[in-house]
Amino acid sequence: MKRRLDEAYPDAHCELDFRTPLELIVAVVLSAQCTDKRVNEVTPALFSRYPTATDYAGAQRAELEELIRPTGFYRNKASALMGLGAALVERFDGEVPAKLNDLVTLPGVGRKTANVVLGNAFDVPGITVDTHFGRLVRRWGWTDLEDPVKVEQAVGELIPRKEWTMLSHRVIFHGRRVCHARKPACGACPLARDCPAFGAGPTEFDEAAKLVKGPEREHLLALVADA
DNA sequence: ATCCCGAGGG
DNA sequence: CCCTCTGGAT
Repeated sequence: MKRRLDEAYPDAHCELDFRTPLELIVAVVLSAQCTDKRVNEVTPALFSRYPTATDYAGAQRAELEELIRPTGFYRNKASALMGLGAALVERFDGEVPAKLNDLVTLPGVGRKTANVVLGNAFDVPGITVDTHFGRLVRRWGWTDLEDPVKVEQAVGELIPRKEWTMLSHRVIFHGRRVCHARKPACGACPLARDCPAFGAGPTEFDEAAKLVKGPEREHLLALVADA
């Protein structure tokens, strides 16, 4: 049985369709509470209609909302995209900045979105701690790492910088396909042998994870690295 | 009926 | 800190 995520998911990658940093940041904003598949269905028309930051800044709200409606939260997302376009035009010459500290100042862009953009549009290694990553960490008993920033720091110390982006994809992919929030598919889990909560039923899974002392953090290496 | 790859606002 | 925002999948 596969035990490491790099063996289990050798081809993990960003599943959003994009060609430029602007397209990616827009796609990531739309991906909140929505499947990548759905996002990829609306983005072709969206990108065609709004090719530049200026286009988002000057968008007709109703039209923009209509284009992104299937992704949910469409009013919030439309506001975010319009504000995003305006901020890019005003402060970054209409270009998406390639620095974390700049990205997080943009409307609709938080830590998660910023890291996805850095890692996938700019090849800047980034650890993307989303709810999946956080959940996995919790289930593995690293209760001292509840804060996403702490996770990023701890993982950053253990994993070579070069692998941060791929690590994020693998963990996120694993969280989506196997280690779900609700009914984890432990039977299909490549990490089951090392999992503190393995053996508990779906209902008690998270309770079991709380009670068991987690493995050493170095086991994180078993989750990912080719290193 | 309930949950989900987030971020902003009160 | 808790609340809200939405459609779609299950």
